[in-house]
Amino acid sequence: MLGESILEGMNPEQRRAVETTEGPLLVLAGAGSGKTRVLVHRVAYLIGVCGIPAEAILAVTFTNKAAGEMRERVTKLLGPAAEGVWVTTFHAACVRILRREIGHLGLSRGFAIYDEDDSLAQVKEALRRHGLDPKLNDPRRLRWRIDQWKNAGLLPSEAARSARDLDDELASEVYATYQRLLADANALDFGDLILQTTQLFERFPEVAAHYQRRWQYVMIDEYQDTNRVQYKLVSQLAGEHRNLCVVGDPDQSVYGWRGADLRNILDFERDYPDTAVVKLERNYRSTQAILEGATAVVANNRARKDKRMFTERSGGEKIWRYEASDERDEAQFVIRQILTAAREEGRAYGECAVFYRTNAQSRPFEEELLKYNVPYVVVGGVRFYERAEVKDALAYLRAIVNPADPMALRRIVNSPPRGIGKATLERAETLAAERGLPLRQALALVAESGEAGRVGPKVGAFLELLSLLSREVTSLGPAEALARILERTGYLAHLEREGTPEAEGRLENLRELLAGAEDFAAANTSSPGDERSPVELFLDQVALVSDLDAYEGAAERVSLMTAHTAKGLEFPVVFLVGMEEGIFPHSASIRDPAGLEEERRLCYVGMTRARERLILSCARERRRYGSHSFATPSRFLSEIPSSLTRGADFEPSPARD
DNA sequence: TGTGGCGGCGCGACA
DNA sequence: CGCCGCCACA
Repeated sequence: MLGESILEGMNPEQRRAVETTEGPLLVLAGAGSGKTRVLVHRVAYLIGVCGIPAEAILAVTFTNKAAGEMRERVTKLLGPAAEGVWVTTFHAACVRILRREIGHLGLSRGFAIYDEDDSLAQVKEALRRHGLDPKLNDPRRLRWRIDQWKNAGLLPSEAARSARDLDDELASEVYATYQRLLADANALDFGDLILQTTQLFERFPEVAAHYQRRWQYVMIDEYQDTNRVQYKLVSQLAGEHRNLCVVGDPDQSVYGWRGADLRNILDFERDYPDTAVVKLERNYRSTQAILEGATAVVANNRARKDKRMFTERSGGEKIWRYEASDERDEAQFVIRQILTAAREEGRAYGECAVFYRTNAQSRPFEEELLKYNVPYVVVGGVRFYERAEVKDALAYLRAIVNPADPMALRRIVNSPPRGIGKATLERAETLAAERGLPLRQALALVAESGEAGRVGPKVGAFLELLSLLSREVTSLGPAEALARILERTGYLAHLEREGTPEAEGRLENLRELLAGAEDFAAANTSSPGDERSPVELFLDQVALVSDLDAYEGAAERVSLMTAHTAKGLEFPVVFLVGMEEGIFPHSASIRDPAGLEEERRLCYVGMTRARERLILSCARERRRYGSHSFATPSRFLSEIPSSLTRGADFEPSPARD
């Protein structure tokens, strides 16, 4: 009965993917083939039909948004029976495990999670400790290299052993120092969340055994985007029961730069020789021309598993093409098409999306949309939680929760300005490094010592304010805590005094932060058995949340985002803009064959987001870095058979089906 | 110590 | 072009 309703309306392949519950299973799911549906129904089938307890199931995705959607749909199918199943991201799963188990690795449970900026600052500090000049050794490059090692699952010692040139040797030494600084700060970066979890499982088999026993059924979404260390983690988790289902599409692998490794799919069939393979090749999303055009582009890749996508949505419009004179003309064309579609076809703005290769390309579109008063949303770019004022406010919470972390302290020590400048901070830093003290204690020494002159009392007052806040705030929810902090520190007053439009914008962002904290508290009433405070849970959430997660697709606004961000979404009308050599494919990948193939897959991803109408545009001339340059139409455009395309005119569009 | 001006450089995508 | 970091000056 329940089984019938769970399997209802599924095609034979989808059905097979749902019903094959035991043993390793590889689902090759093309774009728009109903992959999420299969995952959701598979979870429901396991619980509702096979009688597997919800706690024994783990489903992992890459974004919180995807996890949230999946959780919602499972709950809709099963009701309360779905409670206890873990549907989460790699990073959130690891944080939850590490918050319980990190003691084994010598850190404490209140560890901080560093974002890219924090991490970069620690790399700079590591360089300083090595006496290296940051101008000669680009910190960003080093951070990148360390991240690559982490994605590959290599610790500093292993990185040092694998180093084949002087650059890597030096980088591995910086890596070692960087890790020591993080440990001293009781902090982990993004890469560590995964890497340290695999370390935990490797070094403490009894801990690994606990989680292996718990999760009898493991599912991994977007498997083509996993990197080596995630592969290792998955093996560790599913090693005992081997009921491992991975779902992916090699043609949509677009995170090579993040360490994603297509070998994971090949190795999967090698490591689990009894793997069942299911191919989902029927596309339910796009019209024929769109699907054929996208397939024709990706077919130019050499490193590729053969796959034949098909759709029954024959007919529909051809793919539109437009060659603009420059980026302004391109943006005007796009807005004109959106306005026409709204006026003449009754389309909502929310049905339209603009995808570009790089975030910097959003500007002309934003300007035109503003000019014509068309509501829009830019998804991605500078994350909300990375804005300076938001990070400042959160840093107070972090400094209270994790007193060992110098990063939070550095941020807040002089914001709002309280007369503790660079010189004072440097004196404390040096003291901390020399004596092996936490920065906070070094600051206390500075406050006590008379030699510091008049700054001593100021530092003392700051530390006192901090401990006062700790006492006041620990029992409060995140919103009340933040409000109290912004008040007591004079942060709000300082911004209000400025009175500039920029300051007003910052105040607005802080109000948004408070609203977000309230929403969080409302949605996360403390569950019994969770010994972490609401403030701590809130900090985890903001460390792991992305711009996309908060994005509401249904809103009556045009969506602007990169092709990467668009992955997993779909829209009736899609504009893929800036289709020029050097932009898409990007100049950094153009000479490297593997890089070029990844660009092509990204193009495939962008095109297959469209349900009914796909418009590709390029500009003959474009301003970059403030100067003009001529552009050639992207090679990807010429890879679409001309029988599938038409140059865009401005007549009313043909009838739709 | 805080601020404002200037010069240099970057824009590749992300949890 | 726009942002960040550095330096001169109040």
